[in-house]
Amino acid sequence: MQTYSATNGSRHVAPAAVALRGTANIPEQNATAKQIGALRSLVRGEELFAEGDPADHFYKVVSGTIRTYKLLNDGRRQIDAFQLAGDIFGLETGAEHRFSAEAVEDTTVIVVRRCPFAALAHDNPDFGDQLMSSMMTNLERAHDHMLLLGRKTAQEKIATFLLDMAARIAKGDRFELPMQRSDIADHLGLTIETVSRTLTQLAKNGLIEIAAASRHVVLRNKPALQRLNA
Amino acid sequence: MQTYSATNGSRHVAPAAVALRGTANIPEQNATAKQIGALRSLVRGEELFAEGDPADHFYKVVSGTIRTYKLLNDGRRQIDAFQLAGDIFGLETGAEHRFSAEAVEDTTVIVVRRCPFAALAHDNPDFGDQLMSSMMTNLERAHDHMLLLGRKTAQEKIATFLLDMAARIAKGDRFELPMQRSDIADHLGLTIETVSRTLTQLAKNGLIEIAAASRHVVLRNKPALQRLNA
DNA sequence: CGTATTGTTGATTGCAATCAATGAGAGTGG
DNA sequence: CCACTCTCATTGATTGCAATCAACAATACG
Repeated sequence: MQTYSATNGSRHVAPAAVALRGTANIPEQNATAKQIGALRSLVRGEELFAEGDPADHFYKVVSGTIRTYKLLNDGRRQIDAFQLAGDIFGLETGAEHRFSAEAVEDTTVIVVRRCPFAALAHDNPDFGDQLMSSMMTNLERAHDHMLLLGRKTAQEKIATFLLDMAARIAKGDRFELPMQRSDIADHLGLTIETVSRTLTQLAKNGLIEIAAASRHVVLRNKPALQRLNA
Repeated sequence: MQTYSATNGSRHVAPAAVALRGTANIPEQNATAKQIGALRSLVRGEELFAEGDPADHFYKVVSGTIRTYKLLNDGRRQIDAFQLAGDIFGLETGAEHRFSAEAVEDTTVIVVRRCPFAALAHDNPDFGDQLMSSMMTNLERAHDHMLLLGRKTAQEKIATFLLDMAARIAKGDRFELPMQRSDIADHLGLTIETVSRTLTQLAKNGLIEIAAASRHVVLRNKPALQRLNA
């Protein structure tokens, strides 16, 4: 997860070979280091690709956070996922990306050139498994998230979101939210006002604690949150 | 797409070898007939599998319609997709199904035994491609649907749904909805009353026509619907 | 033909959105 | 260093869309 040679073309893609190991969420992964990607670093807010861009590459997060989202023509935004370290995303059936991707905070990703899947799976079956697994994980997350968007109340949405983030990044019951309120709102199908109010409410009820910086979260009553979750 | 030997075990799974060709939505598919599945027929309302069942098989719809859905503990339901002829679903990373599947109408599916993906891709690269493609298509649909659930109004949801169904099953601008209002509602994150009212409204405005049987739809003003769509 | 299921329509409510103002930090330049 | 600005977050007042509650109509089914 190193060897980043900077100043390397307009898109900051270094040709250096990079290992694609260390994947979270993929138990089957036993791949030896494979030379299939280059590193790219993004600063907070930087765009990785936009809807409609040629989908010649896909990506794996090394560190940081990427938001993937779609827009309606009037600007309404739906963030379908926050991609954290280990997550793979950006693989498409068609020639173009069907969603956009931006760095939520300073982030490093591995850039992988797209190639026929059969060929890849043949040359490198472990990586094939990893990819398939990653697609399925993304799909399972999407299913869970559709349930949230379609059928949960604001309070339930926030509770689910906090538990999910905690499961992915918390040390103990504490973690730092990498994204701002507008990102959370556009992920959960709410407004920033409702996100803020609901967090305040959960804090008042003693389920969570929000530090002054308002990004640091402590889960104070996980069972109560889980009751809101399901 | 025949050779269904009935009365064949508790789950109605016939051991007959069956071709998995004829896939909609999968342009790359050039597979010769492969013997990798058995047929199973379901009557309207019959369960294919439930959340928590062992995920030993996955499925491809031959004819009819399957709803895949998740439930909250109080019974709220989110139908994440209607699986129509050609669609592949039910493939999971874990040992158990994370959602349920039922027949919306009388339906026939191909049942495929799950096996390590690398092995499958090696023995049968075309089918590997097809599977990967299908996962990605499902994921793309899920992304579109999250945008709908999180950010669209009731009218926009219905317009999008009708255009989507039309693209998948319409002859000309006419088609028969295979599912009832409660299915549509639970797919779009609405109530049946809102679905009914919105359809009536669209009909009053001349965008669609709903026959007496209330399942037959005619799109009367596709451009207007498309304006509501995006 | 009677009963159950599914769909429509109307009245009212309520949750979250919208509109609006203020507060709290972070970064900048005088 | 401090005032200024900009962005992000919180809180309050009000509105509005879709949910809920309720009754009835239409269709399918045994």
